[in-house]
Amino acid sequence: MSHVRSIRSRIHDLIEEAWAGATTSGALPPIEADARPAFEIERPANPDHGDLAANLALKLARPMRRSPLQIAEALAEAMATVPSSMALSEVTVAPPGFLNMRLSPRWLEGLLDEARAAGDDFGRVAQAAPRHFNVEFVSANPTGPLHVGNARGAFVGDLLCRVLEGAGHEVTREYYFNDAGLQIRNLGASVTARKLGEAIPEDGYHGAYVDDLANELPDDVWEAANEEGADREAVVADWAQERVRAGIEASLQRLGVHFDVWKSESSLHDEGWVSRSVERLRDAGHIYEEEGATWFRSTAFGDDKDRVVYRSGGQPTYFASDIGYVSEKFSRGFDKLIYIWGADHHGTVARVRNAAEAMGLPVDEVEMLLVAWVRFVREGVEIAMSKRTGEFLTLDELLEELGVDAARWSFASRAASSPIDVDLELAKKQSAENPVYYVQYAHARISSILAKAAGAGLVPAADFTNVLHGDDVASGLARETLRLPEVVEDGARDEETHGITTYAMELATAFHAFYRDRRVVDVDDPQTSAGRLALVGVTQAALRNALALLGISAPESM
RNA sequence: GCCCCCGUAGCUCAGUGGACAGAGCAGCCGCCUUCUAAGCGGCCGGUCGCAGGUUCGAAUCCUGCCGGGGGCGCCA
Repeated sequence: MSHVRSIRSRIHDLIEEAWAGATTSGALPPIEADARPAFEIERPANPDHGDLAANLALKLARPMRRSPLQIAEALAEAMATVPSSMALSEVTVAPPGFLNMRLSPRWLEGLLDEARAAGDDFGRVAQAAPRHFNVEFVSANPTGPLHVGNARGAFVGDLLCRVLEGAGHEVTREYYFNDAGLQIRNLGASVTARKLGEAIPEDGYHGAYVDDLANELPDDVWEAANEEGADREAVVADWAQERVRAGIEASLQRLGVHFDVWKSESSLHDEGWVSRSVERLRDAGHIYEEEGATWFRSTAFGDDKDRVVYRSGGQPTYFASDIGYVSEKFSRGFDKLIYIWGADHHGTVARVRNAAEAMGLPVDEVEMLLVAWVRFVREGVEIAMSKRTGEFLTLDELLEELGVDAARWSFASRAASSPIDVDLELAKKQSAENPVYYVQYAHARISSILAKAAGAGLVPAADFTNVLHGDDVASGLARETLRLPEVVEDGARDEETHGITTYAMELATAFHAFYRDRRVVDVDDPQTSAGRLALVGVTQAALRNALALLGISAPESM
């Protein structure tokens, strides 16, 4: 696999080198290692400030007790002397102490060569220390089909996994489902009642899918359920639960989301993870008995109150399973666990992390990412989301209305922590105007150009020498195209994906501008055509790879 | 009452320590005999919830307040 390092990290190295050089030569005073500030390299909004700007001099002003402008001058001078300085065509100092840089077209041409050679791997980032992540998401109980409320977690989780993989990490996608609790039993009771033509119990499930399950219940299961001594509702529940789970898996498949591991709560009990983990807590002195129940002293780790692990009847709580689960996950060798939960679970974050800490597990590697609520509204009226009343919009229905690409885009382009409102009538109307098509269109347009060129016997240049030389428009497109690795780095660092949608939009805009200003296919000028064909080829790969990170298709024609 | 999240343009959302605050949609005005007009150009639009503070620099960090949502079970 061949990666292309981000421009930002290369320039960062260049400036570090210049800093070291300026220190050695005495142009800048040495500072203590622990006073060394971190500094940023950014893309200035104002083009007059160059292609890149660094704020190192501003950061050094305090520890060096010198004016930032002086420091910036010294750094700029030192930058001219380091071997990699050929990357920059210009370095200027701007108040209050920014280093503004322009990238040399020649250097960018070399990067384009690398990017083309990387192909589908362009945009993937080499990871010095790759980690193995366990990302657990959706994890809805198999008591009914997935509804739109589950959609955001499914997309956010999958998108996060794709970005982590793009940044060089290994990821296991995991779905945890409760097959041991009261809710499953209620599902069994509901289906049984329907099968018998009786009224569904008050706390049962009422959706139309319950009728479907009753109708589909195989005769042999029903017979087994009715055998002497059999727990009829439990037998029906076992069958129904698996049936619903398989339906959930199929729905997720339609979203382009697949899971590596389906983990059941009962397996944690069967394999002894729950009891062993509670014993581990007890050995560490964090378990006590009171009022007949068994408690975890969560308050010792800053929680509001202690938490029950075994009820006074002896049954384990859901929290007990969480404790067993976190140990079980680490036993599989993951470096980091990410739980993607709905915002309504924030109250359980502390207790699970506290239990991990109490068991001596690396609590800093246990992260809960809370996904904000989505309110679905139709014509101004909120759609109730209750599995119990059976009034909900399913995930499949949402996809029917929106389409996978548009749905993925709409969730990818917003921070997971932001609560959002989706008016379905509006969403349907806007799906035709969705920015996702703008990006796909740029990709398809390039396909069309490449096909046209091939038909005219034009071939892309073998290398990028002089392709950008003297052409600001081409250089602009190249800079934008070569920004992808940076965007992936940011996404993995922030565990967010909306940077990628923003980038995809900006790259599409840059391409459309190039299309307007530069003719690619020109049989009268095969040399120029060859260069531009090579350039838009890399741009197309960047678009395709960015869309792939989002799980969105890159059509050849529209 | 305590805890968490959110408050940026008419709408939906980016920007979370850097240089005059951005995009999409909506609205208005232009551009197809030329590689896909699902495109391009232009205009309109914001006391970044409010008030203090920290900083060379604050939409961004801190404190308080206002508004919206969520959570505080021997449910899951």
